[in-house]
Amino acid sequence: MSVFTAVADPTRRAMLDVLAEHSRTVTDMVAAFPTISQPAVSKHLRVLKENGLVTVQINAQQRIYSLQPNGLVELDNWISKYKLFWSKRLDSLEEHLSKNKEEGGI
Amino acid sequence: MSVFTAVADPTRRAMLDVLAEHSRTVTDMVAAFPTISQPAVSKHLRVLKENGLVTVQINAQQRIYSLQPNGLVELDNWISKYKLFWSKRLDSLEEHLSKNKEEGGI
DNA sequence: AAGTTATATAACTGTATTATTATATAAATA
DNA sequence: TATTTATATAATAATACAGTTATATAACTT
Repeated sequence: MSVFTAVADPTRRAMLDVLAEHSRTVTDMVAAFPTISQPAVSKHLRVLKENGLVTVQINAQQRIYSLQPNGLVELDNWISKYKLFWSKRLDSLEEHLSKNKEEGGI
Repeated sequence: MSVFTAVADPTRRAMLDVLAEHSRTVTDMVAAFPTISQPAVSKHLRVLKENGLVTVQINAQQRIYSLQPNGLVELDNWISKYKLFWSKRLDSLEEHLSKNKEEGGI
């Protein structure tokens, strides 16, 4: 699975948001996501870890998950490729952005 | 489906790469992706369109697909949120980047 | 040592995604 | 007008994904 797939899941993106506040244990994360089970939380955290989006520190039985930039850097590098494209046609970018605002987006 | 899901598929990312060179018709795209069928190409293009990643121009029976920045801007905005986080800990970002290079990434 | 706490993994299920083949639609051409 | 060209959609099958419950593992506490 790629980092693209990792951030494609809305729950995982929400998890990154929570971890951006501060590092948390699995138990903390389970509390922060009451609609899903503990195993589901653990599996999401595993995916985030496998894609360089979080790191884990061990403290006794606890695992402390922290946001890690690696995976996000990979995503950013990918987008940067297209920013070059945008800069070539900045005028139409402006046009698209304002049009999108009117349409209400996604 | 979100723009995150749209770019999660490797074939669709490859399609964006091809369209970044220049706009193409569906037939062009089918030729560029010989391992998948025409309907598969059409469906991928539809997803890209629905998520603001491409636009279509009609020319007789042909549909000319072009790269559009909208969706990528949405992605970039999302990542920007985390860049703030990174800037708070730029030192560890540097460390992570060099470590990632050694590991060979994904 | 026995029980509790914290987390991960296994087995499984339902749903979503991606692909295929067949077919529909629409415009150009002979 | 009949045929060809270009593309989209429908029906369907295979695979991937996210969730569940049950259970294993490891460390702390009593």
